[in-house]
Amino acid sequence: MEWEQCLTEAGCRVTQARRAVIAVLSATDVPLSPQEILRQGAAIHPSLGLVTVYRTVALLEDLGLVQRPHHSEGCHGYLPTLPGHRHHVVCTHCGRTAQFLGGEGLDDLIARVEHGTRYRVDHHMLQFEGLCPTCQERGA
Amino acid sequence: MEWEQCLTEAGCRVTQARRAVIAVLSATDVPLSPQEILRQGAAIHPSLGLVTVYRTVALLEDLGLVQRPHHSEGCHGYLPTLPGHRHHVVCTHCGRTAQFLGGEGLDDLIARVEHGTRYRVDHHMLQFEGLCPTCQERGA
DNA sequence: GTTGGTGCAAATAATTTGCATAGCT
DNA sequence: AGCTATGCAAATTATTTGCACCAAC
Repeated sequence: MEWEQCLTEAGCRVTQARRAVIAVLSATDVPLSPQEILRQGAAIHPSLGLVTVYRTVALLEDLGLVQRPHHSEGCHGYLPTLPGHRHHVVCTHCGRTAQFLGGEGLDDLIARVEHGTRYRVDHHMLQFEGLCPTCQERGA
Repeated sequence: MEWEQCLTEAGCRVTQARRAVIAVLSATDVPLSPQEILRQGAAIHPSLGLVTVYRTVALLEDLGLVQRPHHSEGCHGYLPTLPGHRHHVVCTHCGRTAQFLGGEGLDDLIARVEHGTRYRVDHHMLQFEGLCPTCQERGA
């Protein structure tokens, strides 16, 4: 698992607790809350505690391995970062997500905004909400 | 003040407490937390309580008069919605924000994402972070 | 005069910290 | 062995709810 390698390279230990959190997060396409990570992680490593989940998730976020999508309703939970892909579409019905690349349409827009507002744009956050294919079929 | 008119039209009363919250929020270009709104609002209406701030802010959000920008660090606070403008650039240094329109670059991107992921995109959230003109000058 | 809104206190939920112990390397 | 990470309990912070009183319409 390359996530464990990231930990090692960062000088962090690979513990059972971290393995459990990683197993849960690396496999999800629905953003998970700390509580939910605990619930699923405890199945793998029963003594896992909520505090450790918070700490591990913060660590993984620092390492860029997970990120927190947001949307109109607030902050959603934690989701693995796919290489090169940076943005999310969140299903408003089931919470499932997909990721996609920004592309040059976004670069044009950034240039326009920099010009219009005189801000220097360093970062962007783009996220879509809608219905995933499954929920569309179910007529949600 | 047209915000008060919105309240009336929605069948809500225009109270001193709401007037105070409106006065604070309609004048800011920095996203404000409930605590901060209370602090500033209490200068106008001393008996203002935090609970009322929470309730008023939720009401204003329902009416579309304020919104909550998010960014990598989490949820930021409440900010007035400017007519027709929908997105924010948040200064990473001082928190000041500007707003801008999405434009057709975004529509193209949405069409591409809908095609690529098979999601039906209903909503989008786009936000930039960077340095505002003032903080750039100060060499932050 | 009604009814919706307020503000207090208290309940609940979310997150962080202190510390003794367990477990990587 | 040495030192990091863990997990508990408790502290802190953020948010919501119940209720008696007040004020806008």
